[in-house]
Amino acid sequence: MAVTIIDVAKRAGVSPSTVSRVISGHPRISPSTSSKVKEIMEEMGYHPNVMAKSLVSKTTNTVGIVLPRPAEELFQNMFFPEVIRGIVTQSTRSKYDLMITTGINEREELEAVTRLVKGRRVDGILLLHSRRQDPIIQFLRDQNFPFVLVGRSEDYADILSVDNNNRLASYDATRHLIAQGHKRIGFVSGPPNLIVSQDRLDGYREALAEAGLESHPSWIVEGEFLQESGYRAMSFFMNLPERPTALVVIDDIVAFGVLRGLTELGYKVPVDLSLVGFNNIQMAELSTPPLSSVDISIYQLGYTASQLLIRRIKGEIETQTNMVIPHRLIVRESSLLQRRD
Amino acid sequence: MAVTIIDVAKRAGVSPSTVSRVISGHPRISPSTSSKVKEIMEEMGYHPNVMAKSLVSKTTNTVGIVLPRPAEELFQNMFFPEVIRGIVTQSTRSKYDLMITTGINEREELEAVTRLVKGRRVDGILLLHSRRQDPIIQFLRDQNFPFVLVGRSEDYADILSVDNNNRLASYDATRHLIAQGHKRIGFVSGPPNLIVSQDRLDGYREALAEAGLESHPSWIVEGEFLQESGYRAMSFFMNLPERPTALVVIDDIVAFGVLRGLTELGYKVPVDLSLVGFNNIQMAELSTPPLSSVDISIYQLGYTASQLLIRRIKGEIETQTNMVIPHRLIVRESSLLQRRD
DNA sequence: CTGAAAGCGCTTACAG
DNA sequence: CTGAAAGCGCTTACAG
Repeated sequence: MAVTIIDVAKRAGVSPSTVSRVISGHPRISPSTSSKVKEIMEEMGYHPNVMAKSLVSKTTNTVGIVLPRPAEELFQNMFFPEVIRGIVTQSTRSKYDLMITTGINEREELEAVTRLVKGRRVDGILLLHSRRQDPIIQFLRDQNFPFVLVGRSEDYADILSVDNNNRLASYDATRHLIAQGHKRIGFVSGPPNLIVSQDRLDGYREALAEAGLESHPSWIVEGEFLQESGYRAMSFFMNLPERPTALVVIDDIVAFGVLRGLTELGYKVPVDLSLVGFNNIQMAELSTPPLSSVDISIYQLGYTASQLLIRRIKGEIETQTNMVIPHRLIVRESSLLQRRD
Repeated sequence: MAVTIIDVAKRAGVSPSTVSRVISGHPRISPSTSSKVKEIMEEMGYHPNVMAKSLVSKTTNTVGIVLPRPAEELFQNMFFPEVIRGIVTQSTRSKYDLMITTGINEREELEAVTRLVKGRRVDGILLLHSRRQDPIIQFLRDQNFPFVLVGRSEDYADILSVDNNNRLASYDATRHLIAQGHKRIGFVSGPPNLIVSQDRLDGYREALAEAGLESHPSWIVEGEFLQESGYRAMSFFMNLPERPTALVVIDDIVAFGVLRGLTELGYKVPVDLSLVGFNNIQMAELSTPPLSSVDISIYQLGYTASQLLIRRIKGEIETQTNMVIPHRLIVRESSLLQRRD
């Protein structure tokens, strides 16, 4: 029913091969046949069957993106919409389609990736998270399948990745608090199996060590990238006999949880507790007080990752490449208070 | 190189047809061959080539979603992440993949859809926006291609759609402000070519009319779904000689723009101006003051739309269906102030 | 510059 | 219950 290359060929009085060559812009086709065929394609409303084309060309012009497991949870954070926005924009510009999958647990997630890869459904994969010992990374690497990791891998040095220098970003945030005169600085972290949690924790520790400040074990709390985690961390901290006067918080959304808790209990930010978050989401400047945050250019992260992947797919990249997207600390009221104690 | 159905057939000592039937769970296959073939598939790491399968079955097990044109802008709003979250969840559960496209302008958008549809790349399409006279809707309808609209169409009554009762939602919000004693109530709208803008404006007008209140033309301002729009609306209103004491605002993000502007100018909410938004995004309860908002269950909108589409694809739905997702007004401080003037 | 032919990896009537 | 054969809509060496 749909018009095929054969229908066009018949009407144009040429062979299907010729039509195919016109479509793909083959050089050795006479201008006259080319334009005639094009005209007829237009006239008949011809559109290539993508599946047939993919089947023989073994190429799909599609990039797959794997949503981190609890897609439900993770979308509450602005990180994912933002990276995806960057990815969509760049891949659209490159004329690539985007395929999204996810699994409800680690096994299903790997299954989904396997399906995409082995089923030849996509030309490359974008991984939006870097876990330690990630079986997906291992699989993709074993298959020698094009992929780019947003984040970095501890386990393999030879993969393509786009990341911030999270260690430095966290170091900068901590240094800022130290410069404000804080001596007792806590850290609210994310899931410990994520590289980003690790890196930011390291940067925090480094800054403290360098300044000769103590890092109390109880001043470090792990959680999820959710408001509730911040809320819980806050109650924990505020019940400590010797509590921190400032916190570096792994994510703005978590910082908002802290902020909300503090407000409910009648504490004031930055007086009772100073805060610095990460991501610099839109809301950071709207909250009361406005939240200091490290802008990590999430959109750029996604845009660059997509770009890198597509270049890799096209064979324009051979060597291992780790791109680093610069960050920028945005200081706002939540951490603006010179301490003199 | 990849293992095919033929490789499996050889090793199992059966024909490719048999392997194919085992895969698709054909009833008339003996349990013994079935299990033998399955074993060998497992052993050889067989994975069906999706393209080949699609080519012959004319089915892709994929749903396409079209991102509204300025993907860049629209993602700043939590609406899209949220619908997509609902869609991803439901389509994953139904074992459908998700394909995302977009165009940078209306023409390209239609082209992208055409490519998906005519290229047989997806089995159905999810439209996340309802514009008036939308050429995409027209195209899809002409093609008799399965699609579901999140929103509603003015132009066609016979399409599948999932929407809130936006007119009623807005009516409720306005009624609430009236009940608080407001007599001068303004409305900050979205782009006028969106049905949702229209519907909410209608609901607002209806509530005012019913209460015998005047609706000053200058109290209605149109804009985008962006903070800046709210900011601009705010400066406009506050310079009015006889300005409104309360606003119904089309979207929380816009309401935050209003709020920010007011705070900068030293005005207080709800005393100087009361506010009610739509969407009830996470941040609504975190702002100062917390924002009253109509919760429209965005996630549910996406989940239901995906469900409806997949049922339509499978032929389980014949008749025209318009599902309505209930809304709920969440009253918070930004509109809690009984006026007595 | 163009055509005939083989083939991509699968499914599905048609026979038996 | 299973196989042989045709075909889905395209591309691409191989000839000419």
